[in-house]
Amino acid sequence: MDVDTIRRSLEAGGLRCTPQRYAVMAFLMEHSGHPTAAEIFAAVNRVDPRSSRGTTYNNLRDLVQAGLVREVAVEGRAARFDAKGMRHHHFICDRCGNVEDMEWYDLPRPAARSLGKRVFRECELIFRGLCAKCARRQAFR
Amino acid sequence: MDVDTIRRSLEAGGLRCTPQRYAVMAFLMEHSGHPTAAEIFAAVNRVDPRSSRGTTYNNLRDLVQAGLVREVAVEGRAARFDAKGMRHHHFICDRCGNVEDMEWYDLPRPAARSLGKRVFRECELIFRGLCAKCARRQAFR
DNA sequence: TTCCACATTAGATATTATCTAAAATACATG
DNA sequence: CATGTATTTTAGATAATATCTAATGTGGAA
Repeated sequence: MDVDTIRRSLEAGGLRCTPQRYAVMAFLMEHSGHPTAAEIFAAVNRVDPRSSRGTTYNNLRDLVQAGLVREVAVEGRAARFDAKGMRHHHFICDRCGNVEDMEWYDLPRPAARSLGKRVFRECELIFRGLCAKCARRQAFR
Repeated sequence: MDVDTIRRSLEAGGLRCTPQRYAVMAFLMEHSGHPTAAEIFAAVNRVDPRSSRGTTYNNLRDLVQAGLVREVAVEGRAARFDAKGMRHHHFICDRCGNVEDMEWYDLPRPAARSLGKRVFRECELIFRGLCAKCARRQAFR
């Protein structure tokens, strides 16, 4: 992934380009999995051990606030993160909690009637079931 | 809410009807908000202080596994719980994390092509934005 | 009434995330 | 290039949320 692409993404979000923040963003753009904060911290520090846990959390928070990264909460597990590239939905495995991408479907803006005084921003579709790996294991029991 | 309705719900899920479990289920059926485990524990013990935190978590886990209760993970906050009554979707406030019900829309089963070897169970729609209270506060800044 | 699989308890522990205050640094500006 | 400053990073402490443990109690079938 091009250095300038990443640097420009950060600037577009109004964020300074520090080595630690760059590393988090680069890792997310280069890995389409959905790593947890702990996984990102480990991966980034494996390459260049100059970041701390706190900074990784800070940067993830900043990237989410800037709209560059999506946070996916998973029941009973650590949150997962995802650079916003192509639009997509998520499949969450009931068994292992892994998050996988699903193709994008356009979703209807909710009717004003059902929205009331709320301010709508977006909606997202979450598919649930067993991921391929867990489905295979399940078959042998 | 009728005692027998709740008792039968538990039995339908293959769960014994203990006072603590009954209290959790009754509270969820009688309150359409989306309380956290801590809130449920506090509310249940206010009425009859015979439950422990661990038991509340155990019972919530059991109720979710039995399909009687839904767990809603919220980014950076405690999970919220919801008795499965009428089908509905959820609106999650970006600012305060509150979960509110939204009317039900039927959703398409994903195409076999995009599902691959995964086993589909359900899909859910999550609306995001500002709840009425937070939208009002936002207007004054 | 008895029995036992299942449930509960208090407290310890694990996991995930945030806070703090001092030190370092990105980068706009001169 | 040098400077100033608001932002960022750091390590460690702390907070918030959830699970585990092992001893004790109990719902409900027979």
